[in-house]
Amino acid sequence: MPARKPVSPRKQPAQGRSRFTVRQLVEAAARVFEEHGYAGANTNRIAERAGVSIGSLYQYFPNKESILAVLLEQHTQEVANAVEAIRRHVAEEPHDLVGVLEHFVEDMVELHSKNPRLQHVLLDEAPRPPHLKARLQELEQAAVESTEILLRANPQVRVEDHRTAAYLAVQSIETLVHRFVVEPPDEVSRERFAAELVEMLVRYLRKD
Amino acid sequence: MPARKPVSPRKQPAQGRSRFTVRQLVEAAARVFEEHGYAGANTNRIAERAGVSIGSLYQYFPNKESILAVLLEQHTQEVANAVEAIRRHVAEEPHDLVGVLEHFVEDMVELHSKNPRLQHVLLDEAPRPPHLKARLQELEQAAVESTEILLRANPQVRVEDHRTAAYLAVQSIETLVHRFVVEPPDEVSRERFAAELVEMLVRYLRKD
Amino acid sequence: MPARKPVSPRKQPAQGRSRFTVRQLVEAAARVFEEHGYAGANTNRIAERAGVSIGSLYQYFPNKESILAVLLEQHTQEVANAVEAIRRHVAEEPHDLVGVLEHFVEDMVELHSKNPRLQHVLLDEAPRPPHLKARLQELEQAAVESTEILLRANPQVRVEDHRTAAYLAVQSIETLVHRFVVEPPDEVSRERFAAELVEMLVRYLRKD
Amino acid sequence: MPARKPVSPRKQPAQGRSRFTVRQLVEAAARVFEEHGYAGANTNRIAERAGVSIGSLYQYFPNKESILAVLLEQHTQEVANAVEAIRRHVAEEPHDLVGVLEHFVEDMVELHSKNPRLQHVLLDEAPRPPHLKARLQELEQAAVESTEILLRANPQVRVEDHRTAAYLAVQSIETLVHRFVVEPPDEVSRERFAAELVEMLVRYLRKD
DNA sequence: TATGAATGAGTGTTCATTCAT
DNA sequence: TATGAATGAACACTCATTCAT
Repeated sequence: MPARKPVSPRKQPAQGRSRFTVRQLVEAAARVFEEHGYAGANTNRIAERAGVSIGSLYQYFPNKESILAVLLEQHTQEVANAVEAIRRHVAEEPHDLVGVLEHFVEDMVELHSKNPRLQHVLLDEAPRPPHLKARLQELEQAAVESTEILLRANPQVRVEDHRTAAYLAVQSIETLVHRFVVEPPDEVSRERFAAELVEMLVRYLRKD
Repeated sequence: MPARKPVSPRKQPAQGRSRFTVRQLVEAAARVFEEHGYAGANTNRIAERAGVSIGSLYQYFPNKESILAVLLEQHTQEVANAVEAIRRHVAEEPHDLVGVLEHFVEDMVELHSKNPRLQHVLLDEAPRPPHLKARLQELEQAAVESTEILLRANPQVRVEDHRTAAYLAVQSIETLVHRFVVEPPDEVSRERFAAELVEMLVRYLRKD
Repeated sequence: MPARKPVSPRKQPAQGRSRFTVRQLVEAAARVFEEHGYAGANTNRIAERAGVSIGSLYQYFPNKESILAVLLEQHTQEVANAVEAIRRHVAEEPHDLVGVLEHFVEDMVELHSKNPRLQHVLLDEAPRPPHLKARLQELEQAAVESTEILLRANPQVRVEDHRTAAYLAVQSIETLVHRFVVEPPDEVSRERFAAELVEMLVRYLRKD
Repeated sequence: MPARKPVSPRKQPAQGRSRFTVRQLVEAAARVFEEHGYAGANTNRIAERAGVSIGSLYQYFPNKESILAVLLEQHTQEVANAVEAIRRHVAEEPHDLVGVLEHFVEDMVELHSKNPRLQHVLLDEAPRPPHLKARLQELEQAAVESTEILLRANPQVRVEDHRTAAYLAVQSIETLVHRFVVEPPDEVSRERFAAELVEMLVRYLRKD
């Protein structure tokens, strides 16, 4: 087995100037991946776009993947925040089935709307570093668990297999929102879409 | 704008021998894309895997993309078949809401189960040639239209905006099945998943 | 129409080191084209000959043609200088028919003597980039015009169609010198040749 | 030293069918070299254009160069005919200076007018096989010698160095005609050109 | 610490040529 | 004898990465 590629940044930029350079690089990488896709992006272009020499790029990132990893980490963090928000919402108002679903859908639409093309590159085109792949699965799992708790706490819920229902709900939200944002249909507005998705889930989960 | 890359195969193999070669190549390409992803796949590897010289590959395919295009075309054709089957089912039994949905989900699970990793590469990782992208969108549109007809024909349907509901149903089937197959959850069997997905859609669409 | 190939160098070498590299490459290219002809020359060979990696070659030249273009440009510049010298000579001493012709022939022999084989490759073997082809034709045209002025200004000139005579004179000088240099005859020295060519033109153009 | 490449056709096509195939191939080669230049021509294209399989091409020609050699040989033969015609003209009418020059110029214009682009490829772009290069030089030499005899036989000739004058005359005819045909000037007709060239040579060679 | 020149393994692609059918 | 499928050396060109300055 070959030596695993490092994916974490090379050194912690302590000083202000370096932090600025790193920010520039990450920002530039986002734009370049967005415009050219994973295959079309290359480190020289990223460095150039950042207004920084290629040498500097390699001061802070050990390789191409690690830059992508940073971007993916940012996305992962946002997902984590959304999942955590849901967890808290469930903990605080365990009976608010509709509210939680609305909240979740809203957060996900919000999240995915920012840079759809970049997210497509990050999540679909590029080979994801294993630890981030695992991390995302954990988050998904956490979302499923929160949803499960939500279902269990609600007497009007009709489904019996809470686990499977939670899985289906979470996946629906994630994949449908992702798809909606990447290939937006002609005649369906964002609000209509969100409302309809919630409606679908509620009718699926709840007794009438 | 640069000259578009050709994506159609180069010449029709006349003799039996060459038809075999082409089959070998396509087969090998599927395996290589599957194992290495889009970025990691290269023509030399494909030719080698096919047990054929690199020259032979280029006798039949003008470039790397065109091999992928053939694979994608095969997939597209299978999708087209499934969509056509649904169209016929709707035409013949317009009141069989549940049956149609079951049929559709079953077909899609069947379809996506064959080579999940390859399909991921084909549909997500690789840049899709525009004409196939368009083709797939047309098929999706056709599926939406069949579903719309189905909804319109059924008095027990509760949703009013048939178009949006049909869109949501089709997207749900497509993306959830795709996801289920690419990242199968630990505790949910294929049958459970299919049944639950149908259940979700039926409860969403139908009056109780 | 396919995207035109770029023929201008890729980037300006900033540091001394890279200016040296570029010089090495151009120098090596001249030698390789000279020795192997256009078809036999290849970029790897050029880079190797320059003692430079192939990557460095492509840092400064977008493709094979562009290296040749640089060499051709150098030649074109020298021709331009010669033509300009003639123009000035004519402007300053419009009556010096013999002097101008001698001057022109001398310059052309000088010019073509440097690297006959390379010039053959540059001017005859290789497909010339359109803008340089046009440039060379302009220069030829300019030479014809200067000669025309010269003829018009001289009462001893016997030819009546100045244009055609000028064309013939310029072409004679150019092609005969080129040929003389590429395939030097056994018994005719450079000086004899030059003198005899001038004699031919003078007798053609002037009354006795 | 590597084994010299054979340049003569592989086997004598004795039967009618083969002779036809060879003619087709040579004809096709002429067209392909003409259209694509030396670098752009390839054997597959030639075979295809001839309506013959690539295998058949190699039945009759050992390699790419040998096809070009046949074409060049045809051209050489035509030049040989012209030179021989001049030799005879000089032998029969040694005093007809102007007539011989007119005759020579006419023949050369005729000769070069047929396929200028092909001749450019044959004579300038492509690496000429040594024996044909030698052959052409011999022919040139023969033309120079005939001209020398012509000059020696004519009392009105003013030049003293017959050899050099003959060389210059022959080269003038050859190169100027070649150039005229490859890059025809806008305002000079073929007849004007021929007449003017003869005029130039006559005035150069003859006393007034 | 920043620069950017330099590297070279790797990849897509062509095309002269062979040889089994 | 004709075919055309197959071959693979050769070549143009890219891009992640290094390192002298």
